[in-house]
Parts: sequence; structure tokens; C-alpha cells
Amino acid sequence: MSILADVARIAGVSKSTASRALSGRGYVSEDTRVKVERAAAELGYVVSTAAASLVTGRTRNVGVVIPYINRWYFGEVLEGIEASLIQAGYDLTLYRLSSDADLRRRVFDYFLVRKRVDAVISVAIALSPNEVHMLQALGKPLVGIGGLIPGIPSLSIDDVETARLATEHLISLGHRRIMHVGGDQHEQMDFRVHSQRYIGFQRALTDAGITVEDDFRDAEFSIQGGHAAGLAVLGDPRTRPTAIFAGCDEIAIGIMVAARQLGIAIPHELSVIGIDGHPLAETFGLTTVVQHPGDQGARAVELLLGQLDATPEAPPSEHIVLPTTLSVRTSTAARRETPVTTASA
Amino acid sequence: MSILADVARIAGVSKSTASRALSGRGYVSEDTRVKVERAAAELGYVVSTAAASLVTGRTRNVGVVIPYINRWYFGEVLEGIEASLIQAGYDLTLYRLSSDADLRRRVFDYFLVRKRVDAVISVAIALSPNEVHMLQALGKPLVGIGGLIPGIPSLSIDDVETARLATEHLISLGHRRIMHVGGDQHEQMDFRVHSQRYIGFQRALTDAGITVEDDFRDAEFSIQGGHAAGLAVLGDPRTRPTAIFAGCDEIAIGIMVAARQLGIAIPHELSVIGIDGHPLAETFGLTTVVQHPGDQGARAVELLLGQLDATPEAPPSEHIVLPTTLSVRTSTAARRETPVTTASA
DNA sequence: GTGAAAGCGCTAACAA
DNA sequence: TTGTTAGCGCTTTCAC
Repeated sequence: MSILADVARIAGVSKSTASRALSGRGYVSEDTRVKVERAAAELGYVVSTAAASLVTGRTRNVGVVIPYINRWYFGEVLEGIEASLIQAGYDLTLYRLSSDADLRRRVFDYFLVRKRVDAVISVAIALSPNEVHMLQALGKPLVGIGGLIPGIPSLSIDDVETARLATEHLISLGHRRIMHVGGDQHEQMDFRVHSQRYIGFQRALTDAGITVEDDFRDAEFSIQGGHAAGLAVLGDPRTRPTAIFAGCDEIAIGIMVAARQLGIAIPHELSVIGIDGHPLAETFGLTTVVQHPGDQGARAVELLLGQLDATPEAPPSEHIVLPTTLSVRTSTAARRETPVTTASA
Repeated sequence: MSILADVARIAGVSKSTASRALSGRGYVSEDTRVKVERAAAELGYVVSTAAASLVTGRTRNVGVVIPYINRWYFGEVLEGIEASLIQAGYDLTLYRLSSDADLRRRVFDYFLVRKRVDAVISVAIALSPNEVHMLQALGKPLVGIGGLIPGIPSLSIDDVETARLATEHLISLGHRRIMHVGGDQHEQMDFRVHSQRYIGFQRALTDAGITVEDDFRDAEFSIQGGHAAGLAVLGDPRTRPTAIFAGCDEIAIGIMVAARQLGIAIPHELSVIGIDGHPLAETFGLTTVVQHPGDQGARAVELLLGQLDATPEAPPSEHIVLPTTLSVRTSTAARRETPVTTASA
């Protein structure tokens, strides 16, 4: 492990010149720059981040806090962030925050503060004013994904509107007996995404003058979860809905699997719509409202780098609402000219 | 941001005493320890890792290189690693290595070397002797997951044996027309997992004296991939296999979906078996050979910490082969008393 | 355009 | 048991 002094010696210059040549900051003649670079390459020299950050206060490392890794949406976001970060020469330090409040406090009080990260991206985690304040007091730029965090730039779709759009699509097909299979309202994600989508759903129904008695069923946000809920909800032909708006594509797919298993024809007896744009939606012919999590990750990094590199006194703190688009497939291909009721009553 | 000197001043001791009290290394009286801790808490002091690592050479940070994030197996491994690491007080810096050789070199030459990580976990990436040597020369412990890496401790299942086990299960059910739908043999993963599984498959057939003409079809390692391959392979009733050994559970599930779509009854007309232990296997009634990726991640961290904390001169470099277990479900529930041939010829 | 020197915040000998 | 001292490797004024 060679150090800067070695490089300087071999190149026949001082440490400070070597440092300038390598970092690109400050004036160095073309000649010496070449000499220094050659020496560095020869020695396989790599700057010590520890030493550099000690003096500059920058680590070129970004912390990412995220509640799940192995769910499609989150994995995509993470991949998007990682790719952008590495390309910009930044490292990514990963903190998976479970619902364990203790762990969360530890991560914020200890890990994130240790001057180890220059900035933080918070995915689907609603930072408390306290947490935001802490990080900001430390001068650490902050970007949120998946919901609005007051005071910092954040990125998300409009969950209420997206849910409304999905539900309206079902209504426009003639459905009246529509159900929402979504996230447990008590076990909320941080931004209360579950409620938001439920609210959008109900709003669409209300606006269309539709009343549904049994309009909600909770499910885990996974294909398994959707499948279990689907079996439960679709079992009784007399009470089953003719259309389901699922809280995410995984749930929607699980429901479609359950429907097939129960011999329920899609879309003739049941229409299904999801949210996200999961690649499986195509395989299953699932209509879905698409968002692009990978792009969201990339965009968040962009915002962050803007804060990091540019003017230190220009903290843009607006919330950006990302558009979602309807991608219609066979799961909602049937149009009902007259409202359908499977109930015999 | 208070620094150690502040804490020391408030506690009325010297910096070194404060350091000892906080780090737990060296002798400090109970009394002063309490005083120092109180002062630190009062100031919200957190040690600067940059400064600490500059002098100790340790960063309490582990680098993880992994080819995918959004695939079940890899996500699980990552979650397992993350949980164990954070519990041990280590950070995790994530590098997703695509097939881009350039990126790979950059990560090894630059990122991993910058003294930013104390150790490296390599998931499903076959490190070259060069890469291993580089990291070892730097004194960085190294653990591999997903295949044997000569000279370093590594962890993996026996892909050949696992594939053989799966195939033997199908054979024992009376199947003769068996096919392997697995990874592209050209687009190999680093440890040639695809070939290994294919070899195990073929070995089982050979041992049973079975010859199959069209015994392989490649697929992307995803449900979509399995679905596409399934449609292609199962389309013609005269040539279709009666059993399929899939390269992973995602592929197997995709095949099952395709089969249902084609009206092929499982397990009466087709048996399917996968590898991994994906949670969806239960939903789909898929028989599979189970491994536990999360545990593998945890185990890898254990091995790493052993090297990191313990005797510096005890590098255990053996490869540990993890057991896999057959989990039988309905997808292979049918026993054929006489070998089945769907072919009319 | 280049070098000398100071010091970032911390730990680890070594003395006391 | 505690304090003093000397750096860890780098960047960055400030002279030259």
C-alpha cells in the first residue's frame, strides 16, 4: 500500500503538488500532472478515503435507508440508486430498516451520524421532523422517495390519484361490485400508502355513485399474500366481486392465480388491476398502473448530487409528483354493457 | 458536531482517557467511565470513523459484491448479510457487479481498495486468483457465497448433487421423458451454476439408463423466463416432456403457469421440480430442493467476523458445502407405475 | 506553478 | 489508572 508521499517522491514533486495533480483541484502544469499520474499508476496508488475525508469532511458515500430489499419495487429502486451512485463515483451504504424502532434509532443516532455518509436517501420511510432536523443540522443533503417529507426534496407518485385512476378504469368497464385488496390499514407502511390507495379507491366509487358493502380485504404485499386473499374473497360465487383493484402488482398476480385455480374466468367473470408495472404483469396479462421505481432511484441520486456538488446555499425542497400511466392488458379486456351482479339476491 | 476533545473537557479528563472510556479498550476506572459517557451523551458525541480508521486502519465496514439485487435468491442473501452485519456494528457497502468487465475492474481496483472496507463478501461472483490475491495482500478477509473460490472460505450448495437429487426424484416417480429448463449455457453465471445443474441432471439420467433426445431448454432466471420457455416446450403434446426439472423456482413457477394456461394438468400430465425454496413454491404447490439463502448470508458474516476479530494468523480457507433438502408438494404428487410416454410415435 | 507547514479527530505507545 | 506525545495520510492555505 503506497501512500501519497511515495507517489510524490517517485514523481519528484512535493506531496501537495501530487495531491493537486491527482485530485484535479488547483493549478498543476500539464507536465507534472503526467509525471504524477504515471508514478501513481506505477505504484498502484489509491487515495485513502479515511485520510481524505478527515480533512475535507466529505466521504463520497451515500446512505440508503429502505424497509425491504426483496420486494420488486424496493429492489428496483435500490438498483436504480446503486447504478447512478457508482457512476458518479459514490459508494452506497445500505441500511434496511425494519419496523424495529430500536434499530431505527440506532441507525439514525449512530450509523448515519458517524460522518460516514455525505447524504441520505430515504426510500418509503417517512422521516420524522426530528430525524430530518438531525441530518440537516449535520449538513447532510437528504432526498426522499415514496412519499412527501416536509422540508426536503422528495419524489413519489400520487397514491390517491393512482388508485382512483385504477378504480375508474374498472368502473368505466361497467363494474359495480368492486373490491380493493390492499395493505393492512393497521400495519401501515411509513407513508400510509395503504390508506392512500384505499382512499383513492373509495373516492372513485363515491364519485360514480357506487356503494359496495364489503369493499376491502387486506393482504400481504406479495404474490402469496394476493393468492391467499384471492382464495378467501373469490370463494363464494354469490358474494364475490366482479372486479378487484389490487394494492400492488404482486397482490394482483396472486389474485389471478387464485381465480384460475377456482375456475373463475378472467376477464369474463373477474377483472383485475394492479399498481407498479411489475414485469410479471405482462406474463399474466395484468392491467396495471405503471410507475418506474428504477428511474425514481436514479432521479433521487440526481437531486442529491445537485445538492452535494452545487451551491451549498440552495436547498430545493419541493416534492415532485411523478406521473403514472395505465397499461391495459387482458385482465380487464371485458366490457360490461350492463352492470354485472353475480349476487343472486 | 462535538469532537472528542469536547467530551474530554466536559468530563474533566484527557482525550486519551475519554477515548479509552468510550471505546472500551484499555483501563479506565468505573467512575471516570461514567463521567465520560455522561458527557458524551450530553453532547450527542459520535466518534468520527474517518479519524478512527485513519489511525487504526479499521473501518467497521464490509463490502458486498453481488450480481443481482432483485432476484429472490440474491435479495435473501443480501438481507441475511445486512441483518448480521448491522447487529455486529458493521456497515455494509453494496456493489452490484453487472457483466460489465470494466465496472468490475473499477470496483476492485478503486472502490474496494480505497481502504474503505475491512472485508469483502462475494456473492455468486467467482473471484479470479488475481482479485483474491489483491484483496488478501491488503489484508482484507474474504468470504465467498455460491461457489468454491480457491484459497478463501466459501459457502455453497453442491449444484451438481442438488440437480441430481431433483432429477432422481422425477425418475423415481416413473418419469422418463424429462427435460431441464435452466440457465443459458453461454451466458453463465460466474460459478457456471447453469452447467453444474445441467451436469447433475444428465448424470441422474445416465445413471438410470435413460436417454432423452431433447433434454434442455434455456430460460431467463425469472418467472417470465420460465413462462416463455414453458410455452415453447409444452406446446406440442406429441413432443412435450412429462416432467421438467427447472434451474430455479422462478423458472419452475413460470412453467407451471404456462402449463395451466395450456390446459396441461399438473401433476397428472406434467411434473415440475425446482430449486431454491422460494416462498411461492408453497403457493403453487411446487416441489423444490430447498436452500436457505438468508442463512447463507448470515453464515458468511459469521465466518468473516471470525477472521476479522480473532487471531490474525488463522485463515480458515475451506469450502463449506451446505445441505439441500427435498420439499415435496403437489407438482410431483403423481406416481407413474409404468413409464409414461405422451408421444404417439 | 510549486513547496512548506499546519492540522483534520482520533488512537496507541509510553511515562507518570 | 491517567495524561503526554506522536503520528495515521491527506488537503489546503500561504508564501515563494
